[in-house]
Amino acid sequence: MKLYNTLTRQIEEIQPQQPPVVTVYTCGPTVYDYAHIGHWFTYVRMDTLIRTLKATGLNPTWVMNITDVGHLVSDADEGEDKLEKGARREGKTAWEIAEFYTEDFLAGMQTLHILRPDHVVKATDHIKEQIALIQKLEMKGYTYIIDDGVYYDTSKFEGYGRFAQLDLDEQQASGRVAPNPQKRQASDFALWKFSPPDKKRDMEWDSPWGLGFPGWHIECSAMSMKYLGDTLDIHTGGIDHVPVHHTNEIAQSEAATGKRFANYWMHTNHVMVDGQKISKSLGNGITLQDITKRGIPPEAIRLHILESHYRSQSRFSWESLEAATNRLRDFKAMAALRWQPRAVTYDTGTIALEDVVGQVKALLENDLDTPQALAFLSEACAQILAVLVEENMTDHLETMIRGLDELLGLNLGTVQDITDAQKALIQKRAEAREKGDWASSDTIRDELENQGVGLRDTPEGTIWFPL
RNA sequence: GGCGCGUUGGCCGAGGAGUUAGGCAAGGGUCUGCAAAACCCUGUACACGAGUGCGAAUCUCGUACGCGCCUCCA
Repeated sequence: MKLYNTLTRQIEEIQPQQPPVVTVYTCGPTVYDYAHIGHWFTYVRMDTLIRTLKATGLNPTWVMNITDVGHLVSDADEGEDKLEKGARREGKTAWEIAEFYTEDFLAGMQTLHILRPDHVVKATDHIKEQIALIQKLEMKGYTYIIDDGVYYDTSKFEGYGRFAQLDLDEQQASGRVAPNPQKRQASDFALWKFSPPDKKRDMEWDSPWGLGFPGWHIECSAMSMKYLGDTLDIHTGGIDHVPVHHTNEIAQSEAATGKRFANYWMHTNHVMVDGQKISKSLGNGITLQDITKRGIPPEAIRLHILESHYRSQSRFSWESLEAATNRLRDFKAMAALRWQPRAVTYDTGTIALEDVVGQVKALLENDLDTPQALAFLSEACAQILAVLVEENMTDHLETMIRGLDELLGLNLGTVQDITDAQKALIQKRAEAREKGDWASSDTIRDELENQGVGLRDTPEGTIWFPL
């Protein structure tokens, strides 16, 4: 498959180091608050990558981290740890905060049918590995110690910032944040932070440098290399991570191993709400629960996310979400046809059922072109709904639905057959119609509608579909 | 202030020099007991100005507006 690689700024064919295995590391969330719609855009898109890799015959080993310590409020390596701050806000310990929001996040992944990564790894479970990595960097002379911690000297790393096309001199000249005067360069970052002498932290550990906690960036280097080796195939994350987090991951990891850290970098763009990025202060951080409590199915959220390309800055709106909900209904109507084949031969149009999954897959393999894949699927869906399904085609339809679910995660396969009682009602209505008893016929139709079953009368009899 | 990206029809959203993207919504028609669905048709989409082309929404330059990064961020 082809994917845009941030490292080379080009679309490239993915060539794993040891096919069919392909190693993928995803920067997960910092668990100090509820995930918002922007997070879900990101992780649904990562999920689409994994699903597509699988469909191409590769065997992804997927690692996602949970940042449950060390992510400071400011990247100048000052200010509070987000977890500790969240703990104070809610009157809990940092450990409780981490636990609660981690569980909430994992539950949200399930709700959206995001595949479970092979390893979901927490920073707090890998303090040893992080310390070992810092020691390695220390031995190689990449670190220095100042009052508040152990820092990475970015001037020692050849080509620091090249990944993000950063012009460090320009940035320093115009930086708005006064850097810690003890830091040698503004771009230097903390590997290990010392606990404040006057305050007891919820989360702190002993280290060769004293009591403290790891810096934010080191966790991803330590954990990805532990589970996937020195060189990853694909590293993914939000676009915001390019200039700082991923730039620093590369500096740390490559300094430690002398090898390239990741061969392909995939970054997802942000979603805007009301024309602006999502931020705490604007209060536009819509959560999964905000959406589902309006009765919108999770699959519609997924569909809405897939309607835009992962590299473009997309927009979220309730109106678009409603459009996606309606579109999903058509897909479900198509899935329902496998329970009600017609013994008739129709002109089956230009799209063959057997080819649909292959076409969708081909579009996804082209840099995850989900908008085009859905455009194609909608066309196929319209044709199938128009011609109905012949008796000997149900197997093909079943196979197609299963294939689509594997690729898109819309769970069309969960559309079940209606009950015998409902079938009897449809039969009863047919009899009423035969007699011209329109009142009874319409009463039955309303009753079924209340049960979530819609009807359409075709020349070949009545067809039902889920509402 | 520096750097980068974008501006597509009522809304969302692909594409990217000559060919209907698609979805949602809207109007008209065929069909129908009614409805739904399906089918057919409709709205003169590419921010603005200039340039280069036989030809520009698509390339170039400029203008306006919006967004992002340089602070934390998915």
